[in-house]
Amino acid sequence: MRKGVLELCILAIIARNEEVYASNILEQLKDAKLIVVEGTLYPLLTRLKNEGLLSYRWEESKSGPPRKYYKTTCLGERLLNELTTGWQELVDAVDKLMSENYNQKEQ
Amino acid sequence: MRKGVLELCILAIIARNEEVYASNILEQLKDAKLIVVEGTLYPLLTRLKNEGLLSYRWEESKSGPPRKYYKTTCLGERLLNELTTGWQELVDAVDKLMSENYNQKEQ
DNA sequence: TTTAGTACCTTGTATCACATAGTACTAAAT
DNA sequence: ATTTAGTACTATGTGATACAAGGTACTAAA
Repeated sequence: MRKGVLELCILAIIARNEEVYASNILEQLKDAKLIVVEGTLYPLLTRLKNEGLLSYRWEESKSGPPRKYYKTTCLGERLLNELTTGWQELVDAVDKLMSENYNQKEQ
Repeated sequence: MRKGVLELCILAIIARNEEVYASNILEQLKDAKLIVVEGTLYPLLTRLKNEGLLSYRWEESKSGPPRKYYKTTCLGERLLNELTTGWQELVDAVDKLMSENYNQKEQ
């Protein structure tokens, strides 16, 4: 049932950009009305990196501390595809359930 | 982010039937390709009942132990509406994120 | 040298959903 | 008559998810 929606969103955001850093991802999530807090995102990024789904490089910034620029690995792309399919299936299933107006009584 | 999808599905199933009991709900979830196990459903039903979202009555069965027939309360209907809206918003947000092909670099 | 802004990290906690095991009732099989 | 199978509900323990809250560290402006 649990489908890792947030994981999907984050992989999608990273995949569609050349490279992004965490605060950047937070902004893009916010733009899409998906509110996520730092305490959720950072551990998740670390997990995805440890699982080989993401890679990153450090880059100095002129306006603050250095940033970790993430991009998806080959494995990450593959998971993104799988999660996308799973998400679509969930949406279809719930939509089906919600649209049916069946009135089953005793069988 | 957390949207209680399963809660939504179960409320929807109970609302669209006159009355249903747990095993019945499991079947309908299965029909919709939403696989859920007993150990997930029963505690959730109890929680929803304790929160005043569901009510039930016992009914004897000729083919086994007695059944708890659930139906939604007024409060349950209201939550169903809210969860439905929330779900639709989540689907829209994710779809938007997935369909956009924007390629933002350094800003 | 303090304050504000940006960026990353950690710890603790609540909730969700599963796995597993158990109780209790009826009906059919031995 | 007692065991076995099927149905239905319940309880306990566990892992994963996401949040709250607080902390570190860098730069630039007041």
